[in-house]
Amino acid sequence: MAEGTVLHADLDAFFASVEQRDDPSLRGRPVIVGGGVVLAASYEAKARGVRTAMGGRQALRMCPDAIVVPPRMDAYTQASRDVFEVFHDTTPLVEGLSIDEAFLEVGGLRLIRGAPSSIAAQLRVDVMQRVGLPISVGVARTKYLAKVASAVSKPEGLLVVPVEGELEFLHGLPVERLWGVGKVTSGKLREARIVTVGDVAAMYEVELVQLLGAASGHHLHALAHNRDPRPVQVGTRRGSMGAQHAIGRGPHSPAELDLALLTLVDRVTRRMRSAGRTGSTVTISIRFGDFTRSTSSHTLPRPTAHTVTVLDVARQLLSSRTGAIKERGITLIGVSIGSLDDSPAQLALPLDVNSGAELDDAIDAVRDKFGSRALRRAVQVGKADHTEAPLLPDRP
DNA sequence: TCTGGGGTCCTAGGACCC
DNA sequence: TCTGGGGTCCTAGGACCC
Repeated sequence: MAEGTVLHADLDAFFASVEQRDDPSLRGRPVIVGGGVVLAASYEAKARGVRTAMGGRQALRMCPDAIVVPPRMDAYTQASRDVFEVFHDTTPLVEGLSIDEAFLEVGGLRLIRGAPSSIAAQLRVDVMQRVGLPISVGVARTKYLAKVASAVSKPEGLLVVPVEGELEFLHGLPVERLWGVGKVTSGKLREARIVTVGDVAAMYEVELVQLLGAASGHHLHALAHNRDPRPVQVGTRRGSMGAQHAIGRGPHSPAELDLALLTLVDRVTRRMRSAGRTGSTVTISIRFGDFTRSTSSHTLPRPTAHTVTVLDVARQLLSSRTGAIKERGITLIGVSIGSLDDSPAQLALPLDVNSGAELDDAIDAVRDKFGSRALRRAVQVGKADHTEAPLLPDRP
């Protein structure tokens, strides 16, 4: 039986599993991570109907004996790093998809590590032994199919789709399994009596395009026929960074909103600087009292990671919405920065230095991290920026 | 019924340039 | 005075994913 060479590895109930790993008293019991909303549910809780993104009260009605724990993002970030280390020890070709899943290309490893299915089995053992977390792995010829396979494999945790059996496996699945079919698209498809992936495959591409638009139509047609030529890619970088915060229905004073905005901008720009990124499009996102959302954005002439520069823009964007906020209420505020650029230079400096000694430390840090060429560039950019908003203070 | 906090990609109109 | 077609960027909104 021929095997594909793409692995999709997906941690099981990730946040909840980390909690059960770290607190033995939670093992074997229904665990909900989150508060107002379920961020993750252990298998014991899922068995009772609790789902991710469900409201907290509804979840507790379904599963009154659930143990609710607050999220510990730092612990999950560290666990994710540990798991990705195991991935990288398995193969250099790792493409991370999110905090808890990745594609691994293992096609070149047959001679040293064996067949993809045995690499997959070993990976599950390694992750459990080294990090203490359960993980599911799908093996197939394409990324998409591997992802479907890992999802279908749960809870056993390993599923190999043989090359000869691809379409048979795929066509029996419900359309909701297709990557990119959510609530809205699934509604449209079901209205047209398209229920399985096989039904999609039986359609003409033009019909799908007519029903769903160009991009979705082409995309779903390709997936339904298992055409997915994308290789596993290493080193793709994020295109935007953001932070958001849900707030109660209010009322909220302007000062309160401004403080929230400032906190978010500070968080995002700090993360950008420590990641060595700058960006030029500032977007603020608002969720009104009725939970509808709206965004507004502004693009700067130059990319930046400077707190005050971003804050100024964010404040202007927010103030252009004060009328609507007064009328409709506000339940969430978010800031994100897009069009991220790659140059590492301007970035690494902690741009809120206050003294010459702090600046010297900052400059040393940049030189150590990125070299002296990057340092010169950082200073240049800092000077250029100084005309509008100080990116770098002058040397005393 | 109630509602985190990250992200990606697509569409569509208007401005602007050649 | 009247007039093409194409390309890129910006902005707003929406669907989807984990």
